[in-house]
Amino acid sequence: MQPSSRVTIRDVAAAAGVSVATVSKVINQRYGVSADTFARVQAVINELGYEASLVAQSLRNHRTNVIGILVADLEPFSTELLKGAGDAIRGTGFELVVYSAGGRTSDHVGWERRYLSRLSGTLVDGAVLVTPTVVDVQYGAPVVAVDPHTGPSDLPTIDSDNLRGARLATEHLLDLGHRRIALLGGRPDLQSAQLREQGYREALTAAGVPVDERLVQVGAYDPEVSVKPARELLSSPDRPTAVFAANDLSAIATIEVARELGLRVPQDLSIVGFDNIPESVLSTPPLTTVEQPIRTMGQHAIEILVQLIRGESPPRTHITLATRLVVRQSTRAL
Amino acid sequence: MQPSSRVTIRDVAAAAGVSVATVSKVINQRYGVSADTFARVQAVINELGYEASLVAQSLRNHRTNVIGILVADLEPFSTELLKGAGDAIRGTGFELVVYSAGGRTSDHVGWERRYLSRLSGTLVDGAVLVTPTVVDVQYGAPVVAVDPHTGPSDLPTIDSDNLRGARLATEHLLDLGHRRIALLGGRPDLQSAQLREQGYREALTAAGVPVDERLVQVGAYDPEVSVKPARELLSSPDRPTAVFAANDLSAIATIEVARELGLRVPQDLSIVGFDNIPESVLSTPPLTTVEQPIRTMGQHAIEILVQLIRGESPPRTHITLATRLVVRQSTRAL
DNA sequence: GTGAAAGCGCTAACAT
DNA sequence: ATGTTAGCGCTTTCAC
Repeated sequence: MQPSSRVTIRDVAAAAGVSVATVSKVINQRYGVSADTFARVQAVINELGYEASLVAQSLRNHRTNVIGILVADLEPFSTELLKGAGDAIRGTGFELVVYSAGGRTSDHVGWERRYLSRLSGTLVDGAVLVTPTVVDVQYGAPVVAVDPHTGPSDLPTIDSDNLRGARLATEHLLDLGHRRIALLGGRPDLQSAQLREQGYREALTAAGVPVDERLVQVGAYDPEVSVKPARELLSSPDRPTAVFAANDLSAIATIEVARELGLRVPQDLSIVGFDNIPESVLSTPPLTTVEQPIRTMGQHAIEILVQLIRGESPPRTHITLATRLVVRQSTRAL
Repeated sequence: MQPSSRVTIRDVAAAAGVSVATVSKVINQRYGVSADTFARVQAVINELGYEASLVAQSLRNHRTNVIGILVADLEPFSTELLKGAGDAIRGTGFELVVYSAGGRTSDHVGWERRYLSRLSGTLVDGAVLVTPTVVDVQYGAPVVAVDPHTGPSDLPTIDSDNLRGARLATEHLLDLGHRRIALLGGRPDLQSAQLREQGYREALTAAGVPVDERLVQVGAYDPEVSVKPARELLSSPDRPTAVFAANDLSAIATIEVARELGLRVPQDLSIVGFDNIPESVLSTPPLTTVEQPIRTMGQHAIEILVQLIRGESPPRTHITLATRLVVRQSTRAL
């Protein structure tokens, strides 16, 4: 930062022999500049490689044309969502910035709040919160939540039909003759995890299978967290014959644990995941899972957010996308 | 943005009955504030949920404690690198922001330049450029490149031993008895791609195997781009018995193309990738590949950048990390 | 110990 | 058509 500090609008103005206001007009294509001056200023801009400071512009304008996405961590789910968001942003005139909390779950809530507050109204025109832990966001800028926290919230929200998805997964295992079906649950603070558990319970109950609470464990959507409960589940004397894992990452972790314990999937153990992340096709065996249209969720989130920012009222502010079962090779009849 | 705009420092000052200067001192823990006032202001800050605007602070301070990472797209390589960067940033006092060009390769160069210029000196204290297309960056803020563009550049750089890695991969195939070995090359503008091609050629030549130029194709590190050349390669009458793909993503794409054409991997075709991204373990069959310590690369990039920002001189500004062959099941003796 | 005022880079009224 | 001026939210001398 010592040498040749940024080129500012003043440098350009001085070099072109005009006032800063004129340079500003040129940059923003405003009327009131002669073709002559315009060309001269433009030339200087190119020569000096000047670019307006995003920060200064933001401060002045209160409009940045930047949308922020806050994710807890960069894993397959959020990355996939990011791709969808990237797709949707193209052509809108907005740009995308990602803030990652980097998986430090400790000061999660604080991080989200803080960032939202520091950014909104200045650096970003609006934000998408992915698996947020906050529900009561009340800032100037519009916010859309994806796969939100439990509890009442009037944030615009995108999620998928978790309840039905979980039922489909459990019913699939029941149809295959399984009765001892374990649940490796998700992050308990998220609505999606609760609904997936609820769907699991409902499907079992509907089939007249009592829920064995020892078979209900928490994997927190995290492969590392999942290893321990998976190992306990699978090394128990009356181990389950099937596992419904609340997301693909923990399902894949469970496959690995099974292999390590000498259990073959699907011969000795059936496993169903949730999400249908790209990795699920590539696992060995390829994973039976519940598809969530993750990219589409990211797209919708951006679309709604953009409408909100533009002051339009989106037709719907709570979108629940359909889930469906994708049968691959990690499940088999008992 | 209509209701209850941001809480500003002025609101806090008014509510606490002090001047903005005093509030600023409280926020920044400066001396010259009585314990009394400090407590009162702090209370108001909490009550109002005030957070200083990052933008305004940046504009004023020229120090943001934010590091930017610019990636061309969010795919496994960059995502993995991001994780390493996230690891390294913890405890440094810096925060991480990711800017993604979103895969639009058209205005790549422009995008990088523009962003770098708009951000540096204001929004970020420094930046990491991942697979950048620019070489001659000359802004105020320090910049570190990962897997850089070809051509001379005095940017601090992190890469891995691409030449040796490619030789290892090719020699592995030669050792297995393969002679018709194709190369599915990377992004020709990147040094890494050129070195991987060079390693491939050198290994063949050293083994006395002439290079068949029809077997040298471009996959651009991109699975979608790779499909066409892979299909051509594999459906040719004198098709290769092995393919060295310049990254795992195109190697996996090649596996899929092979399957589609009825070729079994590794029985009918051996495939080696490069990178060792997490997905490579999960592919069917698991991929033989050259490991690049991607996360470590991200870590080093951040470490060097942080030193640069702090005005220290890093002991080394060009780090090349070792690569090694990881043999899995996508290769077999001819 | 506290506040007034200047200024970071930029834009938008409002002169001229 | 161009320049002057005020001010976005904040920090930092420098008076008081």
